[in-house]
Amino acid sequence: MSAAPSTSSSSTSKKCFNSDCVDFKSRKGWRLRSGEFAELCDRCASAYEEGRFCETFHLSATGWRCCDSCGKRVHCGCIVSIHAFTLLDAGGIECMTCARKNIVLTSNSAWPPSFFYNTPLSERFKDLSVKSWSQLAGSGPVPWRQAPSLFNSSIPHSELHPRNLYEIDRLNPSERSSAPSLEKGRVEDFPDRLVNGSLKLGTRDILENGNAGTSSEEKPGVCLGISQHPVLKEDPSTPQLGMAISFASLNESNGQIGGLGTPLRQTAPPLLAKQFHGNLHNGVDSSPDTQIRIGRPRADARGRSQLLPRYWPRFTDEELQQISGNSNSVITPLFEKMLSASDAGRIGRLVLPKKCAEAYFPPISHPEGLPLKVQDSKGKEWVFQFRFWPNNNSRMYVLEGVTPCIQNMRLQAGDIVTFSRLEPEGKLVMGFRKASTAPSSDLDNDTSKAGNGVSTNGDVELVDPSPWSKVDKSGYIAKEVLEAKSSIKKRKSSTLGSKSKRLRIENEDMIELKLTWEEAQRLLRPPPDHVPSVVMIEGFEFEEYEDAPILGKATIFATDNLGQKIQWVQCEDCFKWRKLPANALLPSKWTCSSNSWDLERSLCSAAQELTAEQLEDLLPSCNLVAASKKMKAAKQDAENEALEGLDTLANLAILGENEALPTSSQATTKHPRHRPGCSCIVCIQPPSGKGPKHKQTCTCNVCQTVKRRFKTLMMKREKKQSEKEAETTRKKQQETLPEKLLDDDPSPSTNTGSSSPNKKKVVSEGSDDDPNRSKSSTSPFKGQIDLNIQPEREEELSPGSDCGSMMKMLQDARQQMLSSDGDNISAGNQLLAGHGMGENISNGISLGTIHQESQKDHPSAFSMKVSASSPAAG
DNA sequence: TTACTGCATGGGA
DNA sequence: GTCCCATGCAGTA
Repeated sequence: MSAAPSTSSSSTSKKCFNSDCVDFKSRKGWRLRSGEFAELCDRCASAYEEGRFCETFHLSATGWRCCDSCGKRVHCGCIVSIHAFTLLDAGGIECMTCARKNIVLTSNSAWPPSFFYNTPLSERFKDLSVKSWSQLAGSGPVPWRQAPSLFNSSIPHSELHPRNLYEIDRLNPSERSSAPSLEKGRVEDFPDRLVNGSLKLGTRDILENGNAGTSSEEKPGVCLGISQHPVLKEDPSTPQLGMAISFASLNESNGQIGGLGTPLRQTAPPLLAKQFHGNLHNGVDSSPDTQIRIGRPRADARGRSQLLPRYWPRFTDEELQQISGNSNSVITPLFEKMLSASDAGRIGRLVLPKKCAEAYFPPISHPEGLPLKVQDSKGKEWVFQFRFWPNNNSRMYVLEGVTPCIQNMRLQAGDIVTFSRLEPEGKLVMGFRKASTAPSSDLDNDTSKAGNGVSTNGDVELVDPSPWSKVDKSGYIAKEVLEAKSSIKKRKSSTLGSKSKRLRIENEDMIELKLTWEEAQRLLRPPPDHVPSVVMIEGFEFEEYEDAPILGKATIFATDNLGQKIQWVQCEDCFKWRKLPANALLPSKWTCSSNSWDLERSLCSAAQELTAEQLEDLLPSCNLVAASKKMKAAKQDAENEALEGLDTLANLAILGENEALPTSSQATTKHPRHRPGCSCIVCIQPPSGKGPKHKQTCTCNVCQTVKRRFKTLMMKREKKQSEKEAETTRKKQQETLPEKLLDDDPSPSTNTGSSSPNKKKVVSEGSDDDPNRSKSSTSPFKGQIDLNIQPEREEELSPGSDCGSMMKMLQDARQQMLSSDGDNISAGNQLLAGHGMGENISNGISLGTIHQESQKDHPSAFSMKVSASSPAAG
C-alpha cells in the first residue's frame, strides 16, 4: 500500500516503483491495476519474488497478522502480499505454507465447491480494508488481474510475478511490448481469474456487499472473458473486463455467495497442493447443474460455454500427477484436443481451438505469432511457434513445430494432447493421452456417446462421473487424495468430438466397437418381470432397468389369439418362426431343436406356424427380427457395413409407406452413419426392444427427420443423377454414336424413372447368377442402398436409382418376398418392418442376402440396388 | 522433387 | 447465417 506510488507515475519514472526505494527500476514486480507491472529495482524485485517485500517495506504498515498455524507474521493489507496468506473460515489467517499443508491434510473431496471458493473469499473481503477495496472497486475500471486476485486465495504469491506467471513473457518481450501488458495479462490470465471460483465469487461478493459500483451495463454475457479477448485486444483501453466478469457473476448469482445455494461452511480449506482450476469455476456457477459438470475449463464460466466441451480438460489423476511430478505445483488444466490427422501429420502444425488459444495462450497480434515454450509431461521443454492465420475475418491458431514433440510422445491422430499450466511456475505443460489406452468399455461408452460434440461429453460425464464429479464437488483435490483414488479411477479418454468424424470413421477399431455395441443393443432384453422406468431424454423415451439386461435371442413379442403374451423366435438353422412363451429366455443362438415348449415344432422340418401375413403384421412391432436376420446374413456376408444399408432400407421403407410426405425439399442432415449417440430412428430403440414404436404414420421428430432426410437424399440423388445421366448421354452421343445406335435406349432422356432403359441394362448386370457378385467388394455399397451416400459418390448410382423407381422396386421386392418361402419371408419381413419402424429393419437385415435370394426370381426388384452398386452403370 | 507456408475451402456445429 | 476448424492446395524455397 504505502509502497506503491501512483500508477501513472510508475510508467514514466525511471525510479523503482517502490516509493521507499530510490534505485532505478529494472525488473518487474506485481501487476498493477492498470495492467502494467510495477517496475522495481533489483533489490525490491528480489524482495518481492522472495516474499520479503512487505517485511522490508511494510513493516510499519497496518494489516500485519499472524498465521494461525505457525504464528508467522503475514502482511494482509496490501496487494503485494495478497497471495501470501489465506483467510480461515473461523477467522484468522494462514500463511500459504500452512495453508498448503492443511489443505492437503484436511481436504475432503466431498465438500461442495462453494465451500472452498466462497467462504474464504467473503471473509477475505471482510478482512480487507475499506480503503483497499474502495481503491480497487471505486476507482473506475479495475484491472482484470489485480482486483480478482485480491480475493484469490489459491493463487500463489509468485503468480503475480510475470516471469513466473507466463513463460511467454520472457519468450518474446517484443510481443509483450507490442501489446499492452494489460492485454496480455488479461488474455492470458483472465480466464484463470474469471473462472477461478474464488476469484470470481469473491469479487462478486465483494462487489455486491461493498457496493462496489456494479455496472448495469455489464450483462452476464459480457463476462465471457475468452471471447472478449479479441475485442479487448483491439481496445486496450477497456481494462474493466475483469470487473465485468465479476459483475456479471454478481448479477447472475444474485449476490449469493454460494452460487449453488449451498450455505457457507466455515471450514473451507483455502488451498491445495494441487488444484484443479479447470473445475474451480464450477464452484461459482450458479446453475444447479454445475456440480455435475466435469472438467470444464475455467474459461467456460457460468454455463455459457465458450469452449466447446470437447476441449474441456479431462485430466486423470495420473495425468495430473504426471504433470506435476513430485512438486507441489498447482496444475491448471487448460484444455485438451484430440489430434486430427492434420495435427498428427508430418506437417507439424497443431491447430488450436481458437477460443482456447485466445484464452490460454499469449495474445498475438501478428500472424507470425511468437515462440511458446511448452513443457511436456516428462519435463522436457519444447518451443513451438504459436501463431495464427487470418481466416474468414477470423483467425486460425496453430502451434507450429510440434512434430518432434508429437513424435516424441508417439502421438497419432486420435490421441489427445492436453494443455495445462503449472503454478506458480506458470509453465505451459503439454500432456497427452493415447487413444489406445482407453479401456474398451470406455471406448464403447465414448463411441456410444460421440454422436455430437456437446451432448457427447455430457453423456460421458453421466456415464462415469465419479472421477470428476468428485473433483467438481470439491473444487480442490489434494494430491494425496488423488493418489488414493487413482486406483479406482480411470478416466475416460476424451470422446471423439463431433469434429472428428472423419477420424472416427477412419478408425476401424472404433467402428468395429460401435457395431458390436449396436448388435448388443439389439439383443439386450429386460430382465424378466422387470418393469422399466421410462426416462425422457430430449423428448425420447428410454427404458431403464435396474437389473442388467439379458443378452439373448432376438424374438418378436406378440399376443396370441387368446390374449396371451408370446414371442416368436426364428430358428437359426431353418429360419422358421416358432412360438414360445413370452417369458422364455433364449440363448443367443436358438434352433428348433431347443423348442421345448412345442415339441411338435422342435424340428426344422416342422411347418412354420406363422403365415407370411401374420409375420408381416408382427414385424412392424418388432425390433429384433433384424438381428436374427443378420445372423443369417452373417453366414453369407460378414461385412459389417451391412448395417448401414439396412438403415437405408429402413428409411426407404418408411418413406415408401408414407406417400403423403411433403414434397418440398427440406433441410436435412446427412445421416451420421449411426454413430453411437445418434438419435435417429434406427438408434433410439430401447435396448429392451420394447417401448415406443415408430409407426409409419409416426410424426415424431425423429421419424420426420428420417423421412426428410431420405427425401432430400433422394431428391439430390435424382437431380445429380439426372445431370450425370444427361451429361453421359451427351458424351455418348458425341463420341460413341455407333455404339449408341446399338443400344436399346430410344432417347437420351434424363428421365430417371423406373422404366429407364439404363436400368434394364443395369439389371442385367446386376442379376448375375454369381451370388458373390452381390457382395462384391468392388461395389461401393456392397449391394446395399446407402443412406449415408455422399454427394461425391452419388454418381456411382444407377440412373434408375431415383426415388420413384426405388419405391417401386422395394414394393416389388416386398411382394415377391411375401410370396416366397420362409427364407424370403424372413427377408421380406425385414423389409416390411421398415415400413412401420425403420429401426427394426436396420437391425441386421442383410441386403446382400436379400439381394441374392430375391434376384434369382425377381431381379428387377433389386435392380436399384444393383445399379447403386455398379459404377459401370453410370 | 520435396518440404514448407499460407490461404482457401467446405463440412459441421 | 455465422463461426470453427480439418484439410486441401497453390505458391515458394
